[in-house]
Amino acid sequence: MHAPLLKHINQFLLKPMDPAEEKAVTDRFALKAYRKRQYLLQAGDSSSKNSFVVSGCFRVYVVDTNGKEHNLQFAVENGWALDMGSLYKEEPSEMNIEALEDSAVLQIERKAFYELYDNFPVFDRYFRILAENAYIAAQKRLIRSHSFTAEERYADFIARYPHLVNRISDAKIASFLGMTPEFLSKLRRNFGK
Amino acid sequence: MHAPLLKHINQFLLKPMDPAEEKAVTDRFALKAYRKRQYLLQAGDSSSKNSFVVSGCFRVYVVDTNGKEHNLQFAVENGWALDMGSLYKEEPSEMNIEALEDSAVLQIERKAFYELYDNFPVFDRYFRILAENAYIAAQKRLIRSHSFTAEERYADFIARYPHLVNRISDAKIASFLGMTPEFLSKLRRNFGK
DNA sequence: AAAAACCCTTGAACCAGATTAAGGGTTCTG
DNA sequence: CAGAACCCTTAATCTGGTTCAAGGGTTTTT
Repeated sequence: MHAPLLKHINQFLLKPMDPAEEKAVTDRFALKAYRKRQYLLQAGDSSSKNSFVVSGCFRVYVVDTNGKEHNLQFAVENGWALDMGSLYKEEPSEMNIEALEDSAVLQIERKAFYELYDNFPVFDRYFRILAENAYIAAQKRLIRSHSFTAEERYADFIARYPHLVNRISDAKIASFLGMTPEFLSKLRRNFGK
Repeated sequence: MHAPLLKHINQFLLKPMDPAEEKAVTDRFALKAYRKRQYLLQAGDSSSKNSFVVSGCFRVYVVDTNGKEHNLQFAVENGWALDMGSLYKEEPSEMNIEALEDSAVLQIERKAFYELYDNFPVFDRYFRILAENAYIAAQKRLIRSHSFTAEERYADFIARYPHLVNRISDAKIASFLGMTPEFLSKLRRNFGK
């Protein structure tokens, strides 16, 4: 049941986890199901969970002061769905996390999560590498948002995430890319499919 | 000489470093000076250094396919100046890092940097927390760039980095915020100073 | 002390992308 | 199987921000 998570962690480590470390994981992560449209986290609540997606798909989004939604991230199989700021800082979340499909996650509570860090240095290593990769990706996304046109960002999205293009609605992709759905529709008309 | 770095690391740890860990740092980080306008890293070179800024100021920027510069980050006292992607992935850097003032940094080579990780778990912890904070900040910046107007982004910058406003030229701040210097000038005319 | 290099400003013309509004198709759900 | 809830498209209008071009001030270098 925990195989995908163990595998994912080991892929980022030079030396795979030993049995005690793997047990620490399997003891603390529990499988939980979410139905399509169900919320894993709602803005205002304090996020005390970290969730590894086993199957399905979530979107992470914020609502701005004009009531507009902005999709920050899509989390699919073998990705993490969380509001990192809220999980670590123990503040009410500004983000919403909604299941876009029926989904299954392996979930851990903040307290148990801190136990992992305090007893097994290997998790500092794994989550360091993950956070570094996430930061590098976020930097690149910011560069694209400052230097690419809407059309270039859409073409880049298709090239980068071909498996998401037919899985997530265009309106949600438009929001992720920082443009209106109407404008994305116009782009699609001009640039074949 | 290494005091600011040791202090910075300890501030992010629950338990301060022990003498062996502190020695591991002081043995591996060397002080290096940069003159104003000197480059710490140029795009195309492979970045093999990580630099902790002791005094002075750097900008991290990329040049897009139209030849336009985009400032990604300013690194001042007690901050890090590096291209994380290039340092870890050992690929030629896409980023430039230029001293905006005469500056001093504590610098470590990639090889010695990996020795820290391999011998002292505390550095996985410290850089995990750093990377997580950087990622959280990058996410928030992306949200602002999608939901704020240019004027709101400038007001937010002043509130967030008052110490940088009179230290860095407006043209460089405009690039950091994703707008032209002409437009920032227009904003400043309307919104007092 | 002149030359060179920045740096900020102003204004006119322009444009990428937003807004508003409307219509039609498809897929959920009770 | 009917209504509700999405989802995508099209077109007209509008606007925040860019581009281009020019001028003047201040700092740095020689």
